[in-house]
Amino acid sequence: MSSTSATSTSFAVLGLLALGPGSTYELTQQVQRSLGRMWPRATSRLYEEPKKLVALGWATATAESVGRRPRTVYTITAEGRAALARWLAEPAQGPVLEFEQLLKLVFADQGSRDDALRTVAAARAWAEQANVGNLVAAREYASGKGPQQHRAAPPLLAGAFLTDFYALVARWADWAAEQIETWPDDPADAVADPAEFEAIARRADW
Amino acid sequence: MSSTSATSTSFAVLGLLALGPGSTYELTQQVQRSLGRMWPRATSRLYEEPKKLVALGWATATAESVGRRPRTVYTITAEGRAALARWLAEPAQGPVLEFEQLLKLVFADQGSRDDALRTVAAARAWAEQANVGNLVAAREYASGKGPQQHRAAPPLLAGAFLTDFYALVARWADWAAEQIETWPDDPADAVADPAEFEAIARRADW
DNA sequence: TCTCCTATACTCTCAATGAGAGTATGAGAA
DNA sequence: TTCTCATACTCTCATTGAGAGTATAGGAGA
Repeated sequence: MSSTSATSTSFAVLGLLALGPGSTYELTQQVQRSLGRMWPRATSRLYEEPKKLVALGWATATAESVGRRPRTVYTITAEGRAALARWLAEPAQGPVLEFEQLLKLVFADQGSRDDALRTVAAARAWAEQANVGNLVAAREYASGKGPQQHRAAPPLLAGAFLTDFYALVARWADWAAEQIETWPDDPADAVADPAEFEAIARRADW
Repeated sequence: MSSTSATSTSFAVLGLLALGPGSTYELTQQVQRSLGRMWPRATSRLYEEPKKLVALGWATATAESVGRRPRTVYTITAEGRAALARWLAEPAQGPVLEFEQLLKLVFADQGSRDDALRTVAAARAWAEQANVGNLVAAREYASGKGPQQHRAAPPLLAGAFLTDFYALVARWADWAAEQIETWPDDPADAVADPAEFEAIARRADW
């Protein structure tokens, strides 16, 4: 019962409750499927959050039951909506990227060329998988099945970013594979192509 | 003295040591400036890692001193290089993105249109800042001042990705601002433009 | 009808981590 | 001479992630 103040995760859960009441299990599913793409959190953490919201008076808990199995449904309160609105008005953090495959590529000169090729291939596969998940989310959105309002504008802003992000990873992986193919057997001897360096520098000029 | 097994952070530090010996302070600076863009870690964590590397026999610690102030310089061992090579051969995790500003935009219908505009403006500003840092890193790289080998090919793979990522955030923020400008005063009434939805769907078709 | 298997619906614990306060000296600028 | 910033760490605490563990519901197939 960590009764400390509300975190961004608390507000993420509160935001989901703003779209309609639900059990923690349903909330965890939403986070896994859609919200987790921009705010990934452990399931165990998500189970704690609604309790905090109730303690803050931002949600109410209703005990239901499916047969003999209990189930707690949470509903946002008026104060909860007000708190959510206040949070939306506060400045937010920019993107934080954690990319282990890219980390390995930085040190690729300490390994084999095949290692590097396998790593970019895995990144390409990741992007394809993420894109498939994205299409599923898009269909849910378009059909109104998802948690969002039917064809509401705000989720589309996130969808656009994620779509382009996955495409970026895929295109970058293809380009990186091409580059690595030109390397000598020992990546430690690989020298950067000045033309590529210039091309990248131009893409940073905006 | 957490003597548990080596994490990706351990290997990140080991990778930096592979480029040359250094004190933990220097390592933390490298992580803050360059590696942190794809593998952000707390400074306190970074101070623990070299000790773990020594315990594993992957690095040696040499006590030096600058005047009366002690300073520990770490050097990678042959076993360290072998361990690093083994790690590079293992599969790595795909990108993990944490983007609070995007999270707020998903729930933008619970706030004001100005909130949303301020949030995308902050994202745009973040991208500009990141791009400036990127140019600094690029100059270091080109001049051979950085930790990397002069004009080695591997770091360029990471540079290319990050450059395009920052540009993506900026371009997306500009587009998002345009979209939000067309919303009514209450974002809850904003309906997605079908043409935009189609455009995004096409960008997901690859 | 009975048996799986999967979905629902949680609780609990432990190790890892982040954040930041705290301490101290060196080096160079004002 | 003093100040400020860089160097070089240690320590602690609350948060978090990861995953094991428990139990019922519901539908598919034998």
